[in-house]
Formats: sequence, structure tokens, C-alpha cells
Amino acid sequence: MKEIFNRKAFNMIVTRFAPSPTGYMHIGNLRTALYSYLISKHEDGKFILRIEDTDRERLVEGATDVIKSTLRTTGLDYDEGPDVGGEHGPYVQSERKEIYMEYAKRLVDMGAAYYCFCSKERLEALHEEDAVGGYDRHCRNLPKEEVEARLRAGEPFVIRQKMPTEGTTSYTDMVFGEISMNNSELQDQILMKADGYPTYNFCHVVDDYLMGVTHVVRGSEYLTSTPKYVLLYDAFGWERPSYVHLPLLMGKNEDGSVSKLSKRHGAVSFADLVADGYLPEAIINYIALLGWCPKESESEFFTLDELRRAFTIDGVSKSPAVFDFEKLLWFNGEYIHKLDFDSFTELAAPFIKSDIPANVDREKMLRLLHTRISKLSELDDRMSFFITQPAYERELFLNKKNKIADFDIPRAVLTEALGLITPLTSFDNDSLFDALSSLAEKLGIKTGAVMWCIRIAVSGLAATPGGATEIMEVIGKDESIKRINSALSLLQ
RNA sequence: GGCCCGUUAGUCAAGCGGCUAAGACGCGGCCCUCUCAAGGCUGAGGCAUGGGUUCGAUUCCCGUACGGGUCACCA
Repeated sequence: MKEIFNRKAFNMIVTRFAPSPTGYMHIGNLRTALYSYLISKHEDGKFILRIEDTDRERLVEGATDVIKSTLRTTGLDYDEGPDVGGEHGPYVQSERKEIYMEYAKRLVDMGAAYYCFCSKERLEALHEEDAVGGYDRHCRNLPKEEVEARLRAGEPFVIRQKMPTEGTTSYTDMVFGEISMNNSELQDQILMKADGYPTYNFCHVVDDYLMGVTHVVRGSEYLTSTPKYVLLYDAFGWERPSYVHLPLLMGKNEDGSVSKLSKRHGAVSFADLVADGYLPEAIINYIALLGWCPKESESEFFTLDELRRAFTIDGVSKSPAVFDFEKLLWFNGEYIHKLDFDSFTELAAPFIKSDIPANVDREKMLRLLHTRISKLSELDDRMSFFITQPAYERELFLNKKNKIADFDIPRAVLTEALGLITPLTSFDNDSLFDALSSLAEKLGIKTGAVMWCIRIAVSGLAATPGGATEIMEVIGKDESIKRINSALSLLQ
């Protein structure tokens, strides 16, 4: 049997992310990958990507590519993996099939596992008799000769782990502490399936050992099955890895209850979020804080590099965390606002679906929008009024804060404004503001009231990104005059 | 149902026997202001519950309730 270099003994940390390619990159999986990455990288250790594709029926075409591209765009670079190679490959379990059978047989020889010939029908019958029962260990003590004869006859079989019937098995988890399970709770689980593929329960143990994984990082749903894995390490005589189980990510249901984050909670795959205009950096920052808290924190903002430095396992929480889209949105807005304008323009481009007419100054428009959106997908809606003015009611001109209680003021303001801006040769924000603010004194009202009327006229909206003069600068002189004229006719 | 884990405001969370129980999102108010956003200031809101242990429990122990996970030839 292959002996592996014990990296743990040299204080080297090796973690892995081991997803099965059965769907899209769920945000919970991403967080597991992130923590796994951070735990090793905090100590300059190794991070491995391994694809667990032993469930041949659930394979989804292209799922592995999604996993790889997600890790790439989030910066969770792996040192070993399917496409980057490494000395412990292959890194796809279906390519390691023979290895598992070899180790399983070894376990049989050692008396820690056994062949089972029970049909699926028999097992189903068993379950009907006893709803909570498991396998009745029917084949556990088959005579050696019989086993060999049936094997020779080509009977289909599985290999099951022989669990101790008494006592307890415990291990220490780095987050949850000591976990003990009564051995009577452990079933003789299947290690090798009838199709010749191993189950997760078995191959992940073999692979983690062969790949020199020192810290097994995964969701807490494995907390109670880990004793079974620990028993496998013990049977082989291998040193157990350290375990780091992570609290689950939850989603809020409409009735206020919570449950494991899933599709019903909305866009929960990384790709969904990105398509909705969230930035990868913001997503990573936010999910890093779901279930982990920095020891010395002043700020909540972390780049991947800063996370690497700050991340320690004792900051990981035990209780499940509810994924809050509101806070993610806030984080995302902060990240967008901090972008320099060129980067913003570049990232925004794919989200701009509408055609921008020639009179609209695209750059100036985007500058107004840049600091006022929280996700890129808001862009198209928010900019639409620049392109075509929405229909509005004349009541929109009324505004109590600016003391506009009737239509006389807007009518006067707009009429005067027309006269002031028509002769303007430079139609920029400053010139417009200078020209129009003089109206306040002339009409005996506040500048705010003047601008309110004009802004409503040129936008048709109660709230807009930017003020009246900024909007006029974006849509240009002709369009501004046109909109003011139509406002005037609305006010007649 | 058995077993395992958890429980600080609506949410994320600090806290590790003695503090007016941090901070962030969200929410309310005020300021700023050409509306909005941003920014600044400010307010409301919390240790699930009952017993212990202790001079003293949010913090330690036990029970209860609630929540979650797990009991597959899925991972």
C-alpha cells in the first residue's frame, strides 16, 4: 500500500474543496470553498480541488466547468486539481475507480468490511417493516467459502463497512468540539456500490488520505457521520485528519421561518448573483462574514488577501446563519461606488440593454448613476428616463417642502426658464445652474423650488439621479427645451 | 421518532463570571442638499425559558421549549 508523506507532522496545512458536479455552484458551496481555501492559505498551505463524480446518475453536463470558473473568478486558486495537475492525481474520482476497490478489498481482508449480496428488493422490504431501521447485517457473517463461491458465480455485490456494535466513537472537531456517537447508531454503510463505484462515505476518506489532506473542511451536515469515517481511518491505521465543520447557510422563507438555503430563496448560485449585477468581490466579502468574525475587527471590508491574513478557525461560529440579501445588496453598492469610473463603465456595459440616442451623453449619464445604484442590473431601469420621458401627472409639480401648492409657480418658472436657456451657447451644468438660479430672486422663491419645477419637467420623475441641471446636461439642449414645452402644455 | 448540534435585537455578530451588553445591515428622526443617492449626527430594538453553582451569571451545569442537521447502492 502506498505510504504518504505526513504533511501534518511538519505543520503543513492541506485542505480541499470537493464538490460533486451535480448542479450549479451554490452560494453555500462557495462559502465552504472559501473557508477551506482561507484555512490553508492563512498558513501558506495547499488547497486542492477534487471532483466527486461517483454518482453517475446525477452528473450534470458542464457542472465541473462552472465550479472551475467560479473558483477562478473569485480568486480561490487551487494548487492541485483536475486542470492544474499535481502529484496526487488524478483529481477526478471517476478516474480513480480502481484505487477504491483495491482499498475496499484490503479492508475486507482486515476484517473491517464485508461483501453483501442482498438485493435491493430485500432492503426495501426491510425498510417497510421498520421505518427507522437500517440494514439488518444479513451478510455480515457469511462463511468465507460461500462468499467466494458467490463472487466466482458473478453475483452482484456491494461492500459494507463492519461497524462495532458496542461502545462509542468520538472525535474532536475544531469548531464544534468533541462529538461522540454511540456505535449502535452506526449502520454498516455501503463502501462500494454494485456498479463498482465507491460511495462518498468511502472514497473521500481514501482520497483525503492519499492526497495528504490535513484538514477536512465541510458543512456541518457531516457532523454526525464523521464517526464512521474516523473508524475507517482507524481501521487502515492512518492518522486521522483534523475536522472543521462549518455552520449551515440558511434562507428566510415567506412565512418567516428559515431553512437550508436553496433555490426557493431566490438567486442562490454564484452565477445567478453575478448575472444580477453583484460583484464577485462583494459576494466573497459578504459570505466570508456569514459564520465567521475577525478577531480584531475595525472594518467589515475585506479583500481576499486581507481575509487570508485575518482568517482563523476560532472565529468560526457554530450556529447557522441566515443569508441576508439586503446586506449583500449594501455591500455590493459599496463596492460599486468605490470602483473607479473606467472600471465601472466596463462592468456596466453588459447590463445596458437599451439603445442610447445621440442626444444623450452616455458618460455623464453613467457618472450620475455610478454612485446611486446597488447592483448593475438596476442600471437599465434607472437610466430609462434619460432616453424617453415617462408620462406623468401635473400634480407631480406640487411640493410642500418647496411651498409649491398650485400650478402658477411651475408655470412661471418654466416659462422664464425657457427664455433663459434657449440662448445658451454652452449647455453644461455650471452654465445652466448660473442661468437658472437667478430665477429664484426674480420670482421671489427658493432655488430649490426653481430646480424642483425644472427637474420634474425634464425628468417626469419625483426622484432622479442628479439634479435638474445635471439631467439637462445629459439629455442636451433640444431635448430639454422639448420636455419643458410639453410640461408647459400639461400645465395649461 | 432515535441520535447530534445550536439558541445575544428583524438579520449578521462581539462578548468567554462583575461592562450603561460593541459594531454592521435594515428601520425612524435630524443635518447637508437643485429631488435622489452618498456623507454626518441621532433614536427605537436583544442575552428563549425554568432550576441550580457562585458574593455575583449573557457567560458554567441540568432540564424544558424552539430551531437546524442526520439516519440512502446522494454527496
